[in-house]
Amino acid sequence: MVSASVKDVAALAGVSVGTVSNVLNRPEKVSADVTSRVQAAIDQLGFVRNDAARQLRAGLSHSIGLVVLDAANPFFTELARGAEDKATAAHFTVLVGNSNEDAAREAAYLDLFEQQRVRGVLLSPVGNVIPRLEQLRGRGIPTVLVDRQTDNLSFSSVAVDDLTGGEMAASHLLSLGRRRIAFVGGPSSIRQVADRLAGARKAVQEVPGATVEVVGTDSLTVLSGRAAGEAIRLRPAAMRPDAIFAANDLLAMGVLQGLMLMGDVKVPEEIALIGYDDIEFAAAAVVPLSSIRQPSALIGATALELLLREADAEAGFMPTQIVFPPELVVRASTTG
Amino acid sequence: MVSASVKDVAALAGVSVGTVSNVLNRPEKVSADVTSRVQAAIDQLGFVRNDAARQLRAGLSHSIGLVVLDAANPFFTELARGAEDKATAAHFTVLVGNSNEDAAREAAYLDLFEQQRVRGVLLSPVGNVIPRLEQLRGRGIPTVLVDRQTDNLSFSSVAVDDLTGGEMAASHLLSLGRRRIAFVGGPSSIRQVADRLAGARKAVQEVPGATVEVVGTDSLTVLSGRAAGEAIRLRPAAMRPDAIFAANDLLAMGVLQGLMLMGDVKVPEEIALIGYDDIEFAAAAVVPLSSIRQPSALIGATALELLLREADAEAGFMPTQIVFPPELVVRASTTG
DNA sequence: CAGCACGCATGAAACGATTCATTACTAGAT
DNA sequence: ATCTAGTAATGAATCGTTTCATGCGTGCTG
Repeated sequence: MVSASVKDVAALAGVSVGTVSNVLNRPEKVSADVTSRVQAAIDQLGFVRNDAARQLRAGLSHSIGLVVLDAANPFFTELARGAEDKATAAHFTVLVGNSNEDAAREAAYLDLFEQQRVRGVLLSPVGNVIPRLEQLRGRGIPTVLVDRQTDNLSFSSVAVDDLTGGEMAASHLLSLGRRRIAFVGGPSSIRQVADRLAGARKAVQEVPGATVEVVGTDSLTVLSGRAAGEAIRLRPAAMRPDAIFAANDLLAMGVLQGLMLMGDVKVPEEIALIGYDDIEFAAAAVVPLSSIRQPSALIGATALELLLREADAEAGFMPTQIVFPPELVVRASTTG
Repeated sequence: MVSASVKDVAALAGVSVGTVSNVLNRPEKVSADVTSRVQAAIDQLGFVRNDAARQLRAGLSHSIGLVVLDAANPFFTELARGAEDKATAAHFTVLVGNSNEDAAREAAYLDLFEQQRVRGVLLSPVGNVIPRLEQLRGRGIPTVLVDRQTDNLSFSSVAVDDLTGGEMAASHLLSLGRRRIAFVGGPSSIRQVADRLAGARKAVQEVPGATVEVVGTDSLTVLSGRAAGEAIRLRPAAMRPDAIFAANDLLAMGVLQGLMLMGDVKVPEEIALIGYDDIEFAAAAVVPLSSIRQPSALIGATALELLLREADAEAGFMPTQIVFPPELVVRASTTG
């Protein structure tokens, strides 16, 4: 026998199993001497509650699942921290899954979470999962989308207005007199990428002579950014953009490395660069990075709150969309 | 009824529950037409296995717990990724807990993991948890220590030789002619911090006239680093060290920001700076950061492998200590 | 003193999947 | 016709906890 059960504790303390359970869950219902006898037995046997059994009985768990696009991205670690803090306060546990921008891994995590009977799911989606989420909801597992504005208003979501954010970034570049803007980012199936680009396009359309070129990437990582940056550096100078808007800060930092590798291209003199997220490292970059700040921890915390409220609601919960405003942070990479 | 059970499936398919279970777990034992009837019932009811029930019956889970010092530190995200990849391949799930360098949170996660009956624990310890780990082991839950060399040889561990790493960092600074070295790091209760400092001291002792000053920090974060950097910047120039060894890269990046805030202090001319971990952002810092590289993902993967082997061993498993060598990476922050 | 309420403790039932000893049936051998 | 071997399906027992209807005893009220 690896570990002791309530039955063992009950036997040793000379009481019934129901009483042991009462000591554990409703101490006020149990007399003092029985409580102490049971406690002694628990200590002596090293009894530890079996969560699986509790959960089976209870029917639902005290976990909520969180699927992020990239666990290495400080934006998401911050978001997760915000969610975890709120969860801990409510006696919940957060299970974090990393989809790595891969729809198959995302699906696998949703399956896992469903088998675990999580109380709800926080999701930063890749691709179109709405049908699956509707299915989950039908089975009693609500979802709150994070960092994404839904067009489907039947789901709650907490996001930053990426359209406006993209617009702010591009407007900033345009206000500096830059006209040939390159948008570095991808894959475009990721909503945040598409929205930020759309915002940029909107800003550019209002300025005659301004253009946007899209430089696609496979993922939103430093490595992808570096590749894109190098590609741009290797162009004849006349073919280079005079400003780059990267879909997030990881990409931007990679772009920075790619551009400056040989000291060829000067940022911001030749090319102004702005990122997105304002991660902690952005301020510490070779050339401190201008960026669009998102309240990451707050997004996580708010989403978790919404989720718990939705999970507790008996029925007919009103889905809520919360959108935080983005904020422009100007640093040396756009104003040398 | 929120979700269907095997019983419902069995009833609909007109077979016994045992048969449904067989379809799920030993398809080869079941005739083709029964299998298809059961499958149809599963699909129709949207049946999803209840993990809690399986686990209760099985006695042990398919999860392993991982507790890291700081989930926002890229070193640990990398380590976690390494562990997760290996775990996924072995059909295990990794539950990640963030102790935040806080012994109480660490203890809480260990309690949680024990209640979940995890198969084993990967731990980057804060403070002295050995007694607790021995208790866990007594209850069938093995632990592998990561990023830490144990003095207690009864536990397996995977680590980088921090003593040597510290020595390498300091030797590098000394070889550049620097003599007044400041070690920025803390709390010293964290083994990695203590070891890296001890290594630095060792190197310094061999060079006449060289000294080490310790500048303590509360945590190993960018913020703490910035505070330490500012404190040093605000000293009269003569009182400043001519080199700084930061206990990790986050601190080093903070120190860099703190020193350069007013453009006062030049790195590396006035103060050479080296960090530890070689996180992805180190190369992209204002002044690209020299550092001591650790194979983070490999550490995580190796630790997980060791853990699974230990968990499967019936008894009398030989604890193994694996130590990877650190590697010096020289960049502009020490050789302008 | 009957009747009642109250405080504590009891123990069987339930949660859902898995296992395994048992049964049912078929086909082939004698 | 009888026996054996083998395949397929069965269903009760099990894991550990919680819940809840029930029982027991004590003391209070009318």
